[in-house]
Amino acid sequence: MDVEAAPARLRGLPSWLLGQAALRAQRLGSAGLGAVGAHRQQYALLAALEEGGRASQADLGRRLGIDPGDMVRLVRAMQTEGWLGCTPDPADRRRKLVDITAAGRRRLHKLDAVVTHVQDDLLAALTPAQRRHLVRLLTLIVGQDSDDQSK
Amino acid sequence: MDVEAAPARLRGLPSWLLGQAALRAQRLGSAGLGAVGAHRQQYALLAALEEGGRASQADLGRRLGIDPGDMVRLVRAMQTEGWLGCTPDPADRRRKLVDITAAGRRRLHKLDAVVTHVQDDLLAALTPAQRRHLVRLLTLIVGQDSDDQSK
DNA sequence: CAGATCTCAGCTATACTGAAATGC
DNA sequence: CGCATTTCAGTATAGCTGAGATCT
Repeated sequence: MDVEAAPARLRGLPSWLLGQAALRAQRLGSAGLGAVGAHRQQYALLAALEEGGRASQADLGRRLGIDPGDMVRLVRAMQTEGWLGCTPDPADRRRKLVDITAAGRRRLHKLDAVVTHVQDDLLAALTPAQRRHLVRLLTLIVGQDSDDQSK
Repeated sequence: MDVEAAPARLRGLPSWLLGQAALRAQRLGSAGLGAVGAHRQQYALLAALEEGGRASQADLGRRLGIDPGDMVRLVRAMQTEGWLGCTPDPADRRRKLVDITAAGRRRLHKLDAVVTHVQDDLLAALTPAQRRHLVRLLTLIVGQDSDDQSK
């Protein structure tokens, strides 16, 4: 692509720039994680489980922005890989409690290294201060979904 | 979604935040443009043509980050809507020169209004200075694709 | 001949929709 | 009953791959 040659309307358009930047992030992330046979959602799920402990699929889906239907497939795939366990909740028999395994923890730590490296590639043109600022601004945008009861 | 409940690893991760913010932008953009029967790529193509004038499909694709194969379908669809014309280039008979029509120009101006409104929704939590800063930071990230011959 | 352009067919990932079964 | 959870089936979009035909 040739960003300089893009029309001015798009070069200054936040929604377009976000899409292009996210596409770059996605390409780098998928390439890095794909090299070790992982996907972005797998990393997210392992991270949520290690930090927050056992939780139901619906709960995890809400925290990670993953659709319930997609969560079913994700959990099943990762369970067969041995990275997480999945048992019915005795307190509420609708729910299935998902839990990270020891192998899942090891997997997560390996992926952590990959993901960290991806950030450095992605943000190579930004100073540390700019990176922090970017995180702050993006957090404001993403945070609106939770606040926003007007939707 | 519940961003506050997301794991710290993700809440501070630029690539994840970019994905979530871009998803929000995409949802708002698709909703706004979809309400008048348009798509994001159509807006991009009309903008490129009005600002840069007649150009070949491959050229437009490079400027907008649209795949040549997708460009074929996009041009064909928009041509049947009457928003652009497409004629062979006499100077290079491999090429087809795409051009915006008067109807396309009117269409673009209508979409401009929609897109501007979408930005306001998307960036409601940001001050004007923060919005400018965001554009600057994202431009640095996206601009690497052009610089970067190391890929 | 190498390389660019357009075109087509099909694949993948991701997000999403609708509905059913079960249980609170 | 309304509502939440899990599950399944299927759709839509976007990006991408590979190949062929045509032309420079």
